[in-house]
Amino acid sequence: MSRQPDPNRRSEQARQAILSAAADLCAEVGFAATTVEAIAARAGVGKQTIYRWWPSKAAVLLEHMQRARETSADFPDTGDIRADLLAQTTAVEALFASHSGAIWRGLLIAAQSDDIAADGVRALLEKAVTDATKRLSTAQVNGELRADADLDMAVEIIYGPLYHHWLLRARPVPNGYMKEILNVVFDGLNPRRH
Amino acid sequence: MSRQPDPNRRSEQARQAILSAAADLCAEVGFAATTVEAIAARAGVGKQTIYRWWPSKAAVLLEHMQRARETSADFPDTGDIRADLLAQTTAVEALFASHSGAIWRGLLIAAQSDDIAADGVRALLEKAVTDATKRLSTAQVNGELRADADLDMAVEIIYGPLYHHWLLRARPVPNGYMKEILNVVFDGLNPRRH
Amino acid sequence: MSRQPDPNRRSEQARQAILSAAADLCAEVGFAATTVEAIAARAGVGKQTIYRWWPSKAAVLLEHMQRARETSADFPDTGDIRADLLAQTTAVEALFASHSGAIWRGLLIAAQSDDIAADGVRALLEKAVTDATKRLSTAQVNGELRADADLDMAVEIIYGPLYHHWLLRARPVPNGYMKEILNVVFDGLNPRRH
Amino acid sequence: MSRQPDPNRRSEQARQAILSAAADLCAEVGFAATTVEAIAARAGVGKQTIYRWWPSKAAVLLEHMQRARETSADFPDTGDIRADLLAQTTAVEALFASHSGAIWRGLLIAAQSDDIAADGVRALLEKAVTDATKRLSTAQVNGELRADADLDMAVEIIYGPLYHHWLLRARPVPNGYMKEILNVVFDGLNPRRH
DNA sequence: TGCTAACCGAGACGGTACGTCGCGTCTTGTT
DNA sequence: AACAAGACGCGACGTACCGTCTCGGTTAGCA
Repeated sequence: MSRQPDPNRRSEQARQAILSAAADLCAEVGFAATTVEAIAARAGVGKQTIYRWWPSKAAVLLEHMQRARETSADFPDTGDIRADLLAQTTAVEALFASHSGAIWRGLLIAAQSDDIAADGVRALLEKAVTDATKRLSTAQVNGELRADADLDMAVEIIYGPLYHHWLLRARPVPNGYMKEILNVVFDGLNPRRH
Repeated sequence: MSRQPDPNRRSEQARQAILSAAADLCAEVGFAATTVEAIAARAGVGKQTIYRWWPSKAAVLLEHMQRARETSADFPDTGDIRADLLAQTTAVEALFASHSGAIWRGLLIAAQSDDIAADGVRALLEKAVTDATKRLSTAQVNGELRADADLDMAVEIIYGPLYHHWLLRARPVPNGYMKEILNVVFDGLNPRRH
Repeated sequence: MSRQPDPNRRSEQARQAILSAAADLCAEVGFAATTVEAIAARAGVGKQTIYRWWPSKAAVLLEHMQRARETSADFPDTGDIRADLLAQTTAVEALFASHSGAIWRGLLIAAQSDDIAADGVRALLEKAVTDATKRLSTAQVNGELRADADLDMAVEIIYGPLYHHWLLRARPVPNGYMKEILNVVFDGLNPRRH
Repeated sequence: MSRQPDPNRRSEQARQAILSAAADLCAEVGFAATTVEAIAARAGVGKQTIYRWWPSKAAVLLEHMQRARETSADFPDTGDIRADLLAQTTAVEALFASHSGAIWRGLLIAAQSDDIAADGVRALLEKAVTDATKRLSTAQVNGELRADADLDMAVEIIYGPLYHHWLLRARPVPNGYMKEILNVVFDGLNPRRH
């Protein structure tokens, strides 16, 4: 039976140093080379201090990601769903291109083999999906979307291409990418009727 | 100066044993636990025989994937683009659910930190994108698609959601998923005009 | 720049287990089969723990030998040089026949290709030579030896035959061997004058 | 059941190349680094050609040593045993300092763990001992040696110091070393009576 | 003179051990 | 008691040689 550490005695300094070191390393040398040993060395911290508070390196990066997420704004609601989606996805694009992008990429990888990472990633992802779904729901009520649209699926149609491009094809997202995607998503690929 | 071995003297038996062992292990214990050591043991082969012909375990699995790909049929062309896309994406769904799905998942992960894997994955992915783009191009010429549609982007709109669902949200793809996605992709999310 | 570990944090338990395992293995399966891997397995220790403190298996066995040497008594000095030499060489005979003999044999081998082993073996050998030389020097002063005898050479005449017999000819040392050798060494091979 | 190769079809060229390569390597990089692969590469020969005719690298070097031995002169017999021993041991000193010395050193090592090498070394060693014993026997009959001297032991007293110095203490044998040794061996360490 | 069996070079093969890296745990003072 | 430091048992890494095996290509002897 493992001992639970006392959060009150926790060193905030060490916590910050670890989170920063992990994030910096992930951005500089990539997720695979961001080992617990390297984080500890860079943070000037004992390995035990990491393992005491986080179950794995993915958990550290996850906390970093969650904090970044918390500070980010809510899903915008100007009344214009396409404008709001464009604003939101543009923010996501910016995140992908930033240091946090490297971390998020690492977490998505870790989630494939690490259950804890998978849970955290799922939570973040579901939160994002839920936020988007809510906004889409409002739009649907307002008649901006087809009434029979499956909104969870709609979210995947909107964000799927972006992930496909950035994560799988490993390409920088070009300017106007999401604008174009949203055009298709809303207007469809069918030839316009006139 | 490193020597590369003579492919003529290569043992086809060992090759097959290695590819099979790697694929089986990946399906049974996952990509992370599919170590070169385990592959060698399972294939009844020396580790050196693996390293002689492949630079990493990802390269082994990549070859397995490439072979699977080669044997798969071309993109269908019945003249009905939506039916063809549905057939093709259904085949992809089946692949994702099969043993090859576990391997492909592992390769997509490996590609994030292993340049060789990244090159191989890119090649497979670009091949798939090109095939789809060609079929879409025919459809576009035939007036089945908007003339101004960016086809590379269209491919991402079609496959992106599937990957988002299967890989990132780690959910089994439900029946009719791609049918629904294709409905949106072609008809758009906008309310229908009567 | 390589880091050397902190001896204060060293596990005495692991140290003893390694030294014992190495000695036992050397006695049981011989020096060649006494691999670092086998020592680690037998000692219930990680290979790294061996490599952390010793540069090679020879160094481990060397330490074992040095410890055995430290606990052994000094060169005897009863005033009778021939009796003292007989006592000392008899002790060496016993060592050769014991487990330590197998280890010492292995070290003499290793010293031929491993510089670290060579240094250690040299040190042990020179210590033994020096001890013997000192005792012989006393005897020389007391008139028990020719005044012009080269004592370092005398030591080799005394111990050389023993090593020749045991190590090179690989024969068990028969009873009374050294007594006979000492007879010749002191009285010479020349016919006795009456 | 293993096939015996036909000695008539043996390539003398390969034989010589292997023997030379092995000897050169042993002299240049030492016995430990003289691997079968290195010998084969240097001799421009397949590994199988070595294994077909010799059971191990030690056997190759043994053959080299045996050939060197055959060409060497017999034990000299001028009627003066001390002069003859000095001549013979001087020749041995020269051998130790030559390339053959490195090989012989390697064989003495190999003999400790390789039964085939041990047999070969034993044979060479016993041959040398027998030769020396015979010469000593003649001297004993002639009254040059004490009648009760054990001649096998006498051989070890003569050669033991030389091996101790060269092999174990790994020191070059200084000029006049054996002359001095022989003085002690014949005259003894006892103070001279006057 | 053409056949065929054996040796040849080359080097791939199944293995064993190497020495290193990072894991996650445990231990030792310090603060 | 949490901390930094880092030693520990462990498992996999990628490499070096081992001794065996399989390939063509020469190279004898026998037909």
